[in-house]
Amino acid sequence: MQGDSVTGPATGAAPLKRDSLQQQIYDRVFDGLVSGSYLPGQVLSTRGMAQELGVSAMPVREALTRLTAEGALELTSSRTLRVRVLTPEDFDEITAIRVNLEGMAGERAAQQVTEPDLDRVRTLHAELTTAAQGVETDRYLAANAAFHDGIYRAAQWPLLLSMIRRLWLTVGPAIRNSVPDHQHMATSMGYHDDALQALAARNAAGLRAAIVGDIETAAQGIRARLAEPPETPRPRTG
Amino acid sequence: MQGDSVTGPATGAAPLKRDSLQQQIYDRVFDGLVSGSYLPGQVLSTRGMAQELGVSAMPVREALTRLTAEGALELTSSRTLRVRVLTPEDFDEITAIRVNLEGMAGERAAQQVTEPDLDRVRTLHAELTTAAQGVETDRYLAANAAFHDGIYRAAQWPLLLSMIRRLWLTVGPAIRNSVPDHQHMATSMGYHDDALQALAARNAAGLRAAIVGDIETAAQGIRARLAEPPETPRPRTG
DNA sequence: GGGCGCAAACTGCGATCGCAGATCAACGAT
DNA sequence: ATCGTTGATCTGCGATCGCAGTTTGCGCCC
Repeated sequence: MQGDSVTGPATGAAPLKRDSLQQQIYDRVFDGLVSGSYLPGQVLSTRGMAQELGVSAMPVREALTRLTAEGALELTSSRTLRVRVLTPEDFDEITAIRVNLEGMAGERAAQQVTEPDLDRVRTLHAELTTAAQGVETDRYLAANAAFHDGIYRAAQWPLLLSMIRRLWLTVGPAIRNSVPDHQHMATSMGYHDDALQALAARNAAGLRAAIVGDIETAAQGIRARLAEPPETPRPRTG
Repeated sequence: MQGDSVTGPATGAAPLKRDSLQQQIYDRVFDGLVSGSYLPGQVLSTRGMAQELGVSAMPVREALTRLTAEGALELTSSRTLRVRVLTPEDFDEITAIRVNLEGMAGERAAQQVTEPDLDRVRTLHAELTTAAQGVETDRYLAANAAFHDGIYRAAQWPLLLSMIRRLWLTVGPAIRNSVPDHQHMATSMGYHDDALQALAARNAAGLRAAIVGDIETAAQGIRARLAEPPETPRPRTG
């Protein structure tokens, strides 16, 4: 509980708190959920995280409350907070909405994309390709999220982006749980390549098709391994 | 609605607080925003609302923080909290997403609707018709929100419903600000009648068309009066 | 040695206090 | 009478404390 590290975590040259503490914590956990740092069923505690971050329980609490309200976390019957475990019905609904919204964002991105945007997406695609070739799971998951995010950001519709990110927030841990193998990454990279080409060609329908294909094929693998949350049972002295 | 009893509002036989205080406050303000009880630019204060409700500032704060994060409220430069004032660009984006998601919900509602659902929607439609005929603005706005909500609820997709409700949350005050007149209500009721018939006939395409027509025609009137927030400017001495 | 029980240590939630920054009102000077 | 300045009071945000309920783990009893 060092009071000196409250205002500035050990981030080196970080100047000051640009946002409120709860917002920084929210963003941190948000990114962790999207990029696969958390597993379904994993228990989180307000005070525990507060102690890790060197802050009081209050901002952590508000951040986790928001994530709970957004469906990323859930409160168990014993008032414990954990990463939400999706049912197949939950997952199918999320996938259907993702197809709709991400397809919409892709169409608009193809119309609105600028050259700087395109360069950024190309860079993200290169990183994703590298991660896929090396079958580096963690790196692949983070790069995959960043690649999709880069495309949707080019659509220049902040609300649509935030709604898509909210969906990723919920499926992130499930994706992590399905631990994509080489086969999965290879087929998915086919869609990613198509998506990049369609974006560069300003081909709205093509970009939508590539995105929808990516989502729906990936969903099959994720859904199959949905009922295997390896974090929930803690038999003894975990 | 005096909050003389903190733990138990005057809900009669309500046993205890079914939800947390912050959730109750969130729901309360949420409904107020959707059904048009708040105007764009209207200032809200944590401590003020806490005093009105007879609770401490804490649960109010968390509720309003969530609404701010969801884009319903905004923090001014002077750290004052107010109902968000939409720009035309904001509004166009919201409308486009609404067309997409509410059309999707309508299609699925037409496929999933049960007889009890249909009865409920019929009742809501009757109430809406009454309010429109009497040109009772407040009643019409609340009934309109309830009618749409009833249809989307029949789709049996809770996440989709919550995302639609989040959009209504943001446009609610703007709709209120446009004070629909008799002409607006009359044309809108045409689409509402079509929607009810399509739902009863399980006509997915027809229901989507009615919903999209309703949204897009209403959007024209709302957008036109968007730049007239009568609450923002306070020239001198209130 | 094995099963039971109670207390300590967790959990989230609400209340209260204090801080830094901004607004506003009232007072004093010109 | 008008302008400038200052203090009281507002704002949101974080820390700390306390409450009620649940889980857990150590010690006691059989």
